[in-house]
Amino acid sequence: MFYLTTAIDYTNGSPHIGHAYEKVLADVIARYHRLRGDETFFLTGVDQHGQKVQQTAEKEGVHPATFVKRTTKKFIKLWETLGLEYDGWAETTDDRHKACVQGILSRLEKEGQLYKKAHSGHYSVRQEQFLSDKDRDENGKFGEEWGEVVLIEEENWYFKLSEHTEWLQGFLDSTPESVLPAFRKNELLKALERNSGTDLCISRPKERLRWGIEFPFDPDFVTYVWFDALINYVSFVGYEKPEGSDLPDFDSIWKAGGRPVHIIGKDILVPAHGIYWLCMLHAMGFSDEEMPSLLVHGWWNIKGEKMSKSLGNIVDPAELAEKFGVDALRYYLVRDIATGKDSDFDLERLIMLFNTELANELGNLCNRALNMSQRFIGGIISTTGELTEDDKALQQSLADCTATYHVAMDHFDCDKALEAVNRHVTHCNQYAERMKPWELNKDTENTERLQTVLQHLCESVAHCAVLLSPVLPEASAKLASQLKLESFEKLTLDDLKWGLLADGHSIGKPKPVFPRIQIEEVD
RNA sequence: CGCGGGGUAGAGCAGCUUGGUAGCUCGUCAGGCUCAUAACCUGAAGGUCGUAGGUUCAAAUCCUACCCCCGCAACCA
Repeated sequence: MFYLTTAIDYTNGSPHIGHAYEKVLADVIARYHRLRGDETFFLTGVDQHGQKVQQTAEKEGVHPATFVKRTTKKFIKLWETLGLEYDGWAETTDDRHKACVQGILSRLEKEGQLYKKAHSGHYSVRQEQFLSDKDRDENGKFGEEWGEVVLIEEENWYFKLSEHTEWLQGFLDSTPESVLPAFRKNELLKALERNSGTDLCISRPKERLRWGIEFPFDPDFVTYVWFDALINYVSFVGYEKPEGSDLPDFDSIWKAGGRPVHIIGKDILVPAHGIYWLCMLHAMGFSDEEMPSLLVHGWWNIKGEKMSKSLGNIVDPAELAEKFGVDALRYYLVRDIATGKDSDFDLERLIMLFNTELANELGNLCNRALNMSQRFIGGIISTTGELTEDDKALQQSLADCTATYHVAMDHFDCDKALEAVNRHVTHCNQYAERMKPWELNKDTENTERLQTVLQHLCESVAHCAVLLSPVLPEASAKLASQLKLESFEKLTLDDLKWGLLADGHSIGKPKPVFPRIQIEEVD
């Protein structure tokens, strides 16, 4: 079982392009694994507890529960729009999750992993948080932005994080795939060196924060939001579930097969996932082999104001999807960023990449191939002709493309995988240009040659449709449907051998799958 | 001397691990084709690879120093 999760989004506001990116990336990877024939479980969801939610809800004069229900809906609706296909949905206010968190707390407490301690420090009443020395200004004072600052002492529960950091260091050092890309692991290791020896405060007194999961053995406290949220990765796949629970079987999802993959943003690697979560799992008794792999993605930076004049400066993914189509958005989000790195979000590039790579090159290839097949050879595929060097070169190009795609996707490099597909599409267009089927059609002596050329083009499109299906599920299905590739839904990567369209196969009529995006000229 | 990322044609990026004619996309210019979504194909112009040193027969790629831009620095999700 391939188990894939995303960070769960904090329901404090509306989803933006960064949320959409992470989920689309995850969906693409999940669909790729299904295409590989792997049994796949894809979990995503929302993080609903914590101080920020409580504060925002109070500001709006509603109960936190009402507030998070409202924001959660926005996320669910967006995922539906973007065509996400997830197998599990995590909401941290779910009773099944709460029970799991409480069960883990109780067990860790029994095993001596937790302790209670008083802490005194400077506390900002307005910001509702403790301040440290780095919050002081150059005069050593706490600035205006903190409002009234008082010295208070309070008791809290702590998790013995420091007892696990040595193990963590060793695990990271010896496991290349523990954190990807490699430079992120480097960053994590440096952070670990600096900060070992500190334990993690995992409770909040109820006078300060009510919106959280109550401590099972100390009802004056609720659980710190990170300790609560991180557990979603195990709670929603049935970790220590009670009898009769409708959650899935934990062992078959987490432990059978390779490491689970957690997709997260670079902002929550240190310390939350890279330190807290891995140490929590270790404390819970997970072995090194059972540790997840953290895939850390970068951020989309939003371009400056110039864009807003001509194109409206839209960063709401729902609006983008409506305006330019889900295909264009999904394609752009995994095509124009190297996984792990940052990129600039640029609408002109979104439009350009859709128009050139999908509409002009692939869409047009499909259209011209099907159209000629219909008009010149009655839409019937024939595979019996003799092969020339050009035909063999095209078949080789496709084989190379598939191999490159495979390796790239296994390394989560969607951009490189798509580039590989594009290279083959270009090869096909060049091939068409050199073989000139429209010339061959002028003389019936050339019929067999014509059939072979068109077969090579149609066959190529069929393969491309399958390869692109993780990124563009709907468009790929349309391509397959025009080719009358009935087995499309069931195909796996291993089935991608020459001959998807058998001799005598009858293809359908062409209809543009990627209509060009017209750029509106706005003053 | 906190940590990390980056500085490569007009724009956006790849290449750097494993040194060896500097590559891709868009844009520009000039041709070709007509099956196709004003799509496709061919060719051309355009780069002191941040700066300065060093290693080497050879450096965008390795080493050293420096300059500039961006993010992060734990109880805040």
